[in-house]
Amino acid sequence: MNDLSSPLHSLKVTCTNCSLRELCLPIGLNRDEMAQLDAVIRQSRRFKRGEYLFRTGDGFRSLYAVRTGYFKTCVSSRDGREQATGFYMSGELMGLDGISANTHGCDAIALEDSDVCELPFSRMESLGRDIPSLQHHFFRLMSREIVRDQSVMLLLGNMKAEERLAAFLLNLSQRLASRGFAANDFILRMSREEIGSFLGLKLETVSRTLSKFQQQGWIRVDHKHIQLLRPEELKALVAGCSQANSAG
Amino acid sequence: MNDLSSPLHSLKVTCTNCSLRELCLPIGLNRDEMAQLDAVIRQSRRFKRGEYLFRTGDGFRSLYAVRTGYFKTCVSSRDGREQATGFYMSGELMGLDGISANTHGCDAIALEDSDVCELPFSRMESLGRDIPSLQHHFFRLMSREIVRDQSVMLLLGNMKAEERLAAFLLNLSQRLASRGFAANDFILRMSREEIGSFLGLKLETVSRTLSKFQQQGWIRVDHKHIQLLRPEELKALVAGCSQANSAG
DNA sequence: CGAGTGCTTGAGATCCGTCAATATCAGTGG
DNA sequence: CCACTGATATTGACGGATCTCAAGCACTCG
Repeated sequence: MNDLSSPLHSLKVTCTNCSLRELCLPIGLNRDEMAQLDAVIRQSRRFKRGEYLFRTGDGFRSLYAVRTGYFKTCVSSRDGREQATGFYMSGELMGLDGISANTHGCDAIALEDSDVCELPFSRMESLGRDIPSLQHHFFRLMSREIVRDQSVMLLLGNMKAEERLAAFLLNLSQRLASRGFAANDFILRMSREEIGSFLGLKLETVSRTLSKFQQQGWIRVDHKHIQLLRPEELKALVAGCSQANSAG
Repeated sequence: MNDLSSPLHSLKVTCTNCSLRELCLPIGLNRDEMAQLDAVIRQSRRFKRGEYLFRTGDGFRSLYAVRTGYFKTCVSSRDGREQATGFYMSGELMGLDGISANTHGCDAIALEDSDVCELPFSRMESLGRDIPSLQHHFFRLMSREIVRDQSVMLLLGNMKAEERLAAFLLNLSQRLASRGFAANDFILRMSREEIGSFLGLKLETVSRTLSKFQQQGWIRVDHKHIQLLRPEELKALVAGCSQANSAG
């Protein structure tokens, strides 16, 4: 632990000192266990906006936790149709779909300049055997992804355009709030087209629906800058629908 | 192992002698490991058609593997809308969504008289620590569920009614075939309404689309009895769309 | 045999997608 | 700094896929 000799000491980001400790993998680990985790995790890799973290078909080696920035994941059909399957912000884990076939099942793309921690999966697996609470947390994270996916299915299968968009905005709001950002005033990191791809709508419908919300005085839209003026109205729209999470 | 003394001996179904060995949890375990697994798994519980295996909000204790019969899982919103999230047949695992919050996140309902093996999760978790290949297989199963969910999102977000139904029929066909049943001649276990709930369509649309397929000579529909006459035409419909699995 | 449930089919309504025109923004290079 | 270009967003008009409502049919089960 006392690697003060290294000049890089103060630059090295570890789970132990990461501000995402409470949102990310190390929940519930003690000092010693966290040190073991630190030893396994590869330090941040930077990605520029638009760069691929991994692509469908790439060999699966690692999971990736967002440290800063934003990513999207999407699956696409051969004829070019794309379905965004999630948006990921700090502390959220990507790549869980790759375990099953040892191959990534979707693309992961940086929505802005971002960096991630790489978690080599086989080492995480064996570490899980030594640290039961880590293993359990891992299962919980995978299960949470499944729960999230179920609520996206409810959204795509049952909800109308307005309900989908309201659910989407509220979900972003809640996740930003839990990271200490303003809940009702934020910048969208994705285009209208990407929102539409996630919500099963065309970009024109997304745009129109945002305008409609604005006309009703529920939100303020200034390009990617969104303010929720009457979040309770949005909540009323999705009331009854178990809210759909974008990620985490 | 030699409990021949027990009169129940010949009735007791274990993983070791289960015909689903190759589809279910024990893939890749040796004799000894399988015996340990057998010791943890609770024997079949029977469910009548329409009975709940678990409900949203029930405390999470166990996962359940279908032994015989069929189940569906569904999430529902407070205002009554229901989204079927999957159909499960023999060897497939239900309840993975419950791990994250220690509470089941959906309902699981028998589509006909069925029985399941109960896998107490905390014992599975510790067994996984002793048997790395079991732990790994568990991760793979959870990941497979995530991959499946992603393809359902693609289906719900991007595909038209005909494509959805074609993908659904082909998926059923393939899963039945891998269980040794006829691929092109089978009985639907679910109602039109349940199919619609899964595919994000109304039952009338499901019915109309089946009729259309029949008129084109691609399938034969006799109530719940379905024959695929020209599966290649159905495949052409979903060509380009990575096929969406119902479960497994 | 009768009631009830599930299924099929039709007609009209609605929501959203498509196409198109215009506006605005971000990045580049003069 | 400004003009230019391509990407992104807004808005309108129209059309089409699916939903809604409704009627009738066909099984199932007591």
